[in-house]
Amino acid sequence: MGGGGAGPSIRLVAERAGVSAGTVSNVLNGKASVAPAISARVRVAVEQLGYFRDNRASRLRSGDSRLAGVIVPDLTNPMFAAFVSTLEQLGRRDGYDLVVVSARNDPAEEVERLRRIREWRPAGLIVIPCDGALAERLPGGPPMPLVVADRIPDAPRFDLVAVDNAEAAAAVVRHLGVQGCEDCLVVGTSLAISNVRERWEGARSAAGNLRLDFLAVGFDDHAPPALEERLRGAGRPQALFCLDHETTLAAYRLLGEMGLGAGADVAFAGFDEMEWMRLVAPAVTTVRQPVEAMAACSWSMLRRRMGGDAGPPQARRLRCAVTFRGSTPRQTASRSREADRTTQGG
Amino acid sequence: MGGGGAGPSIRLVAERAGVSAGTVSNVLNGKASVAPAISARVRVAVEQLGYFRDNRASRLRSGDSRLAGVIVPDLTNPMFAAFVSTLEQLGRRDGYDLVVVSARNDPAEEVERLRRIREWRPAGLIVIPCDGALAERLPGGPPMPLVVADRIPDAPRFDLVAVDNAEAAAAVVRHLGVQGCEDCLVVGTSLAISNVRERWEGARSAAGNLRLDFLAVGFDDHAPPALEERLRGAGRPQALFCLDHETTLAAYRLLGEMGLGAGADVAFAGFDEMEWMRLVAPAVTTVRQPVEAMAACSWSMLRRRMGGDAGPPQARRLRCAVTFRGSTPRQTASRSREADRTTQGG
DNA sequence: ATGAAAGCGCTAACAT
DNA sequence: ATGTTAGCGCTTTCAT
Repeated sequence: MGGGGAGPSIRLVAERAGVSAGTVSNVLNGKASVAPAISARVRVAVEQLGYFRDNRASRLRSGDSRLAGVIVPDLTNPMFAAFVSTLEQLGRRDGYDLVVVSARNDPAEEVERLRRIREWRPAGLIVIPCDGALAERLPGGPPMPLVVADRIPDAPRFDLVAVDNAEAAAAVVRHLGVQGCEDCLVVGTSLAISNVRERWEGARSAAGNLRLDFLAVGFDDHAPPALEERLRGAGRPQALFCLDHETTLAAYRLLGEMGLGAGADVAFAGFDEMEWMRLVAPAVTTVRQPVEAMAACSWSMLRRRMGGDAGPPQARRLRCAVTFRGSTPRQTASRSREADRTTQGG
Repeated sequence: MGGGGAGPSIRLVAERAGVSAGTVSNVLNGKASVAPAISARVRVAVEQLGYFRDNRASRLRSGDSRLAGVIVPDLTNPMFAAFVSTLEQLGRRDGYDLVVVSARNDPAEEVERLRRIREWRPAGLIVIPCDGALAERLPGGPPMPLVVADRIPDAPRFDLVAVDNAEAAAAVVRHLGVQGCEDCLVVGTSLAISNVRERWEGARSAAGNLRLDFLAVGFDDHAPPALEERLRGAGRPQALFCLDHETTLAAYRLLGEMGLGAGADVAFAGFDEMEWMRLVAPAVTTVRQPVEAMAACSWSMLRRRMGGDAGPPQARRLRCAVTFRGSTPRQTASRSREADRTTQGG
């Protein structure tokens, strides 16, 4: 099973087939034409010896990297897992090996990972950064094709693929207004993350008569006391709008622990659609991000860069889908069970 | 940003520092003692030129792989994502780079991935196989350290880490019996997967007076008509027990679509604890697999093998935790809200 | 303690 | 169409 460090070398194959190493290489890579008889002999030798190429030598010598690095903040976030999974498929289709790593939400680890990946000499990089300070984390050296996805770095000098955060958040807030909400508490992990920032700004821009307030709750998967306090007693807002995956989950759990019904006692909406949001009753109003499309877009941008395109940085914004469900019911009168209504964010 | 395929070579650094390449290597790897003055000169040159090592050349020459491969059936399965994430942390701690790939539940792709990974000459492999036929998929060649996790291959000649599937399933079934259930439909994706097989056998062994029936539903995330039919009308079983993540999700969704209440109309239990199972009401009785422990155990076994241990294959079974919740209520009289009760499976 | 030289496995350039 | 030679960037051995 596999080559335990050793494995036969191409020279051994050549010897066995009675040809030169160069010819074996030509047979295996189809680079130059080889006589059918020789080709067959080589293949037999390869088979008999269980030969397989050593990519370290091959790529070193040829200078052709055919390797791309992918770094995400957290592999256990289903959104990022789907992103990676899609990229993997695309990379493979185009003959690229992918090195996938997670920074585990830790900027220090992000730096470390970036340094280590680089030592494999990837032809390009796709990064979902931990936060906006990516530029300071990139190791020095000659520039390399790089696409930043999902989160926007402070320095605007990278190719970028993201979603229309502001528009999607605005759509949710408008909906809350239409449903008769008067005030809404908006929560997110941290405004240091561009997504959260843009969503909060989008929400504010669409507030109208709706009173909005923001609370940062951090990355702990347990909601902080501050949030619990805001939801307790008479001052409780009519609506709760969560701006990211972690927050949505933590806040929903908190509601349950406090005995508050999403929809019944507080209107509830969140970002990042997940399976459970359709399983609970009432189902949860959410913004679905087009993760697969983000991955596809990132990959095609990176491919172009790896192909040598040196134009100015490009930015693409993809559209989210907002699905209104029972957790954001009309505040005044009839709380009739309506079918889901989906709209384009923006 | 990183080294765009090029990057300065160690010889350039040597030249700049006025020393030989070997000395630069010694400074960077701390292998031999170098005079402080020289060492400092080298570091300055490294800094100025933005030099970083080329792992392809380094590992090729030294013969030290320090690379481990990880292949899982599906990265979007949260269990496997957690597995990989833990491994990544452990690998890094021990100075290993990890190549992580997904087979996307496709045996053909599994073969492909195994072949490609091997060309990077990893020192070892951790595999969660698509199915039992792993032995046939491993590329030929000299044997390499290999740990199989979670799913048991038909051929029993590998190091193995798995959970106590039978005991955990038996605990659930016993609980259903105690709760007064008379018949239970057991569903799983496929008996071709060892976990499902072992769980089904564990369930049967603990059935007692409980009538059990098995239905395979495949990998589609939508439940098949056969299941819907079994749940419709008078012949509906009192309990539904799902043997894996995919099935649990699909079946729960189906119940909702059919207007059946888990717990109220059918007792419901599943495998693979997920966040939503505590968010729905009533909460879902589930078996929690110790994923992080599986990853840790896999890594330590692989490390030992990579360290040269050539003993006979070892098998480790880790214990699951079964949590009884409201979805499996007493069938006869009082359906009182009890607090969660957790037990050790086995 | 340092330099010089060899060579890991492979592919590319050139020669035949 | 095939063999020969050189060298990718690095580490290691052997001199010194």
